[in-house]
Amino acid sequence: MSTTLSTSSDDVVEVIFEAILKNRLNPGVKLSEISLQEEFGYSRSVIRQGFDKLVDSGVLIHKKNQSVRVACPTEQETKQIFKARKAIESGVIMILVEKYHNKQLDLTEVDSLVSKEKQLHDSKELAKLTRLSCDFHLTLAELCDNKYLVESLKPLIPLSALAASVYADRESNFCSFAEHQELIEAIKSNNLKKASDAINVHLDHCVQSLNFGVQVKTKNSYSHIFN
Amino acid sequence: MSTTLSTSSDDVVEVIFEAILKNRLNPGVKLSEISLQEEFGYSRSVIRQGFDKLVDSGVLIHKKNQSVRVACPTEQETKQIFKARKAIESGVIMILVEKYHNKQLDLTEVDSLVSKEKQLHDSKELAKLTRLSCDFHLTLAELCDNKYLVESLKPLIPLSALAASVYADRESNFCSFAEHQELIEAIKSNNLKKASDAINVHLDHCVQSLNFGVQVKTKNSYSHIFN
DNA sequence: ACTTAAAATATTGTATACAATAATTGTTAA
DNA sequence: TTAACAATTATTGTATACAATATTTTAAGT
Repeated sequence: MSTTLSTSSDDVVEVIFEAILKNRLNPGVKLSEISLQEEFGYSRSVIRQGFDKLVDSGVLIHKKNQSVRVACPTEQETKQIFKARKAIESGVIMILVEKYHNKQLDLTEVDSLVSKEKQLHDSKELAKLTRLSCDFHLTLAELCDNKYLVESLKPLIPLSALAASVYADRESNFCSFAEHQELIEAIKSNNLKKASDAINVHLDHCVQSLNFGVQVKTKNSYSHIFN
Repeated sequence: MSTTLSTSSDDVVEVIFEAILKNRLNPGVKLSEISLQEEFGYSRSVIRQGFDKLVDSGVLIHKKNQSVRVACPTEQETKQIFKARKAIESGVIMILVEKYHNKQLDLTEVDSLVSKEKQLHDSKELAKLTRLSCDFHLTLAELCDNKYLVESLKPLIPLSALAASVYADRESNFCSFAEHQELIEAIKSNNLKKASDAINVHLDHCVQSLNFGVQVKTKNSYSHIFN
């Protein structure tokens, strides 16, 4: 929520958050406080504070007396995550349609995001594409000027990325930039119903593109993850 | 999110959460780690962990090198809080309508909550009533069987209670039990549109009942707050 | 009496220490 | 070789110590 001045532990949060979105930290990976102490240069208590925040948002899992692990959403959890996203992001879209209608919304930032997505898609840079499609959804929430809505959505984005890294056969068709473009067009057309349908269909497609039959694989080291 | 086993610091969170819902902890009140150490019997580090979680959810405010304070939502923040709630709770109601239609939803718990609300309203026990109306909204979210949705809504409930304690002239008409009853009836009538309208209207009424012209008052001690 | 500045006190930010628990390794026996 | 158990090591949970910062009190000067 950070009405707080940003503190050292937020660096930890940010770096781990980023590492997940960039697909460097895979689901199930163990993160020990002591090991990361060296990596970051902060003391264990600061690392732990960062961990605690990420545990609270569900991105890391923490069982008593065990090291925290990167979350590994089950099929059921993944479906819950996207159901929650549909609720929140429908609200986001409603607000944006109203704002656009009242000429209070500048969409140039998301427009350029979508065209970057298209570029990366064409040049098959799938890793960067995942990162950008996360940004797309977060940016829409931020355009609402409602920090509570943003904070509600925020943890669900890395969780979605983790789900994708487990269950998506190929990332390319997981979170389609074409549908992002359609969504923006719907907002610009001042058509609430159309925009609302677009976000719901898009998020449904995300889940439908996943293959829940795969075996979950786990890694254990994290030497070259954080840069 | 507590996929975590519950730890000592969760007690701190729970007690402060409760104190806010019971209107014992008022907006702006300062909470020092050392003082609460005695109150709880935990060490400062545990207290702090609890504080950190509450800060993260926006219920406590923390500026660097200063004691945390109970949040005191501004007019703008209050409106944002309820806009976010409309988004999330609309989603909740959608899910519940579907569940009810598929005979997968047991509403006896909320039914009895609402009748308790009616009792307290009739006997003018307004403090307890506030507490129950918070429970009503949280219980609806919990009935969705979606922990992510619950966690999204959770911090917004004490924040709403805080806003009410600042801006509500009388709590009685702030979060009307009659509208709760109508909402449940709408769900039972299998009418999505009606239920969806009911929750949006209800939350709008909450905000409309507030008087943002009041002066904010602050207290400083917390001796008899936590029991 | 009021304002300002300085000293004293209290509180937070972070690091570290130590006990409790988990994970790993090594050893022995079948 | 493998399985079971013991000993060792590593890691977490919590308390505490110390420095840095904020708050309060005291004192002096106008």
